[in-house]
Amino acid sequence: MTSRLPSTARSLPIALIRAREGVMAPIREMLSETGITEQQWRVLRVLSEYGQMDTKTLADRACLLLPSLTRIAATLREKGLVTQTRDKVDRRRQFVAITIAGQKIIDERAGHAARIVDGFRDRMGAKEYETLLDLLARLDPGSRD
Amino acid sequence: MTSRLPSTARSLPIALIRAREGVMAPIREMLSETGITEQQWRVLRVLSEYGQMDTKTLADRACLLLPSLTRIAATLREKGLVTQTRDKVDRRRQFVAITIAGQKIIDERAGHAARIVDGFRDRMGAKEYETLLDLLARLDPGSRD
DNA sequence: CGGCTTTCTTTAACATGTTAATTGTTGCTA
DNA sequence: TAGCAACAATTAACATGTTAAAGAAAGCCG
Repeated sequence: MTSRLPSTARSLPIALIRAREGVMAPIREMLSETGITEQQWRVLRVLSEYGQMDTKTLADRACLLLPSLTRIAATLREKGLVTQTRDKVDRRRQFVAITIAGQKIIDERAGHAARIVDGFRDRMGAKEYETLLDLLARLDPGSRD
Repeated sequence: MTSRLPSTARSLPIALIRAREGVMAPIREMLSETGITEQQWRVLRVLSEYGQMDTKTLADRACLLLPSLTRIAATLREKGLVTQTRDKVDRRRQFVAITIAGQKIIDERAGHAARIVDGFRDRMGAKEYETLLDLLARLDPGSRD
């Protein structure tokens, strides 16, 4: 019945890419002043919010694959923004924590970032913004739909 | 008033990433049998839908940056799935067109891809699915909101 | 015509995405 | 306890994302 592919102009995957680009453009612009990338920002934000955690949990919360996180964590460590320590009980595991310098980057930019996000929500309307977040969550198998 | 950053668990950029991952996972699995990537599939789909076009238009419709498209088009040409021709009037421009072999890949998989997309729409509900597409479009500056 | 600007495309350099294979550890169990 | 499955993390290889710079061609304009 509905077995034809939708026009690419009405394709869900493409709509998700375009929406993400629209949202990230001003955030990336904000981050360009800091010398860190969007993904590095996400890692720092998660560490700032939840505190120290193991690599796997960090990857899940920052929405990164482990190979990417391996490289990103190494970069952040070289920049002095995070520390990495082995778990003494289970030496396979590793803990990552944000440093003072890393926290400083978050603190200095959180207000600006929040204003950007608020701008989207205000333009869209708070109610519809919440609707959007709920609908997006239903596409994420991780939120057990 | 609302000037704090939302928890990463309720962050719009992260919600968009997770949603995209949820949608793309089964599509990528489908594509793994074909030996082409998600982006290459998008390029072929656009060419199949609209016919031959110049590089810039193709990049816009397939949601790719020009440097990425340069590499992807070269790969697809080597695979014999597209052709590239110079515009004889304006020799800066280039036209890309899908080949028979490229069209064959689309034709063989369009049904499967459509069923995957339909699955999402049916689970979510047709009405809410349309709502989602509309809300996503409002985040895209290209759709002049 | 000659120089300047603009436009289309590519190249370069680095960061990340993606899958598969590898390494180092832990834990189970015969 | 030796052997093996399971697990955390990394490495490898290739594709793409992202920004800046470079090439090549067209258009403008004195």
